[in-house]
Amino acid sequence: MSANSRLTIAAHALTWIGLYQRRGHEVATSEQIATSVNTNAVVIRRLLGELRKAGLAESRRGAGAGWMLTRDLAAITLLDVYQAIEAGPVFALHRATPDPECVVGHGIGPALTAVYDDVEAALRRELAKTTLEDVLRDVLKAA
Amino acid sequence: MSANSRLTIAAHALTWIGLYQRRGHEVATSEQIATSVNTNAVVIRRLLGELRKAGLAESRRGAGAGWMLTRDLAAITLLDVYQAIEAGPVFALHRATPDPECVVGHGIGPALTAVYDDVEAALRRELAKTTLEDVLRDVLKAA
DNA sequence: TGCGGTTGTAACAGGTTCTGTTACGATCAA
DNA sequence: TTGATCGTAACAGAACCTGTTACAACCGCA
Repeated sequence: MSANSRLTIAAHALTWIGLYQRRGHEVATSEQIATSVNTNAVVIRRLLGELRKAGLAESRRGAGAGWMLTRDLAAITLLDVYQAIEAGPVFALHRATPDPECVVGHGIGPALTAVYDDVEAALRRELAKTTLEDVLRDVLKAA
Repeated sequence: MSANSRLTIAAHALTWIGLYQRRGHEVATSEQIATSVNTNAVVIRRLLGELRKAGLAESRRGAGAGWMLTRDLAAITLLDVYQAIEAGPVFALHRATPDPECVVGHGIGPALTAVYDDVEAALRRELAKTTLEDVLRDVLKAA
């Protein structure tokens, strides 16, 4: 399975904004966040754009512009972030339709779909257990 | 997340072999399996090769060659298959190391790793619940 | 002993996704 | 008006999966 780091970057960015705001700043720029994440600012803006669509962040343009959270870190779970970045399913069915004349080819799709749905549900339940507040607490504890 | 269909194809192949053997045949060829899966026989051989390494299948060469299961469908869980195909982690950390001078950049990796490990564990628990016998039962029920 | 069917594996092309980068218009406080 | 920043398009490169061709290795059987 090809693992991407979108959830990691998104969680990192939101946590960074949260901590920055907690220290008295109003907005965080994509450039600042990109420095912490060690990537390009456009990558951050693209990702935060998706998080904004999901209602987790908002942005200001113009001078003194930047990014803010729409709610406290304690009110954002990793599941919220996961759903915001619209990650595709963990497992996919066949790329090409299997032989419908074959019993197995005909029935395997629905059979596996049921299992995959349960797996996704378990994954979501697990992600929902952790808030960004929890993440930040771990981060500060490690420092 | 980019979803691949390796688990689907592997489960399909093993289930097909299992049913074929249950119907009295000794070995199944990659060509037959590929027809049911609707793909190229080499794709099947490659995947079954990994399953053989994991001890789930074995093959014969020469004339009258083909593939067999090493144990009953009821003794193979989807977790066994998942581990056999050596799927990478569902979530990855940063591609480039985040800024170690930043509190968040420094501590976010370990914090998220702990969560990701729990997620993987939940995924494995879920996959372990289903055997290929269960899958075959569903398949035959749908027919 | 030779034939024919099958596996084992390398090699390559094409598709998809993610990531990084550059570029530039849009926006807005000062 | 200026300057900082967002918003977004466009493109290149990496990584992975899939499909395909090609061919050597293997071995039961005539």
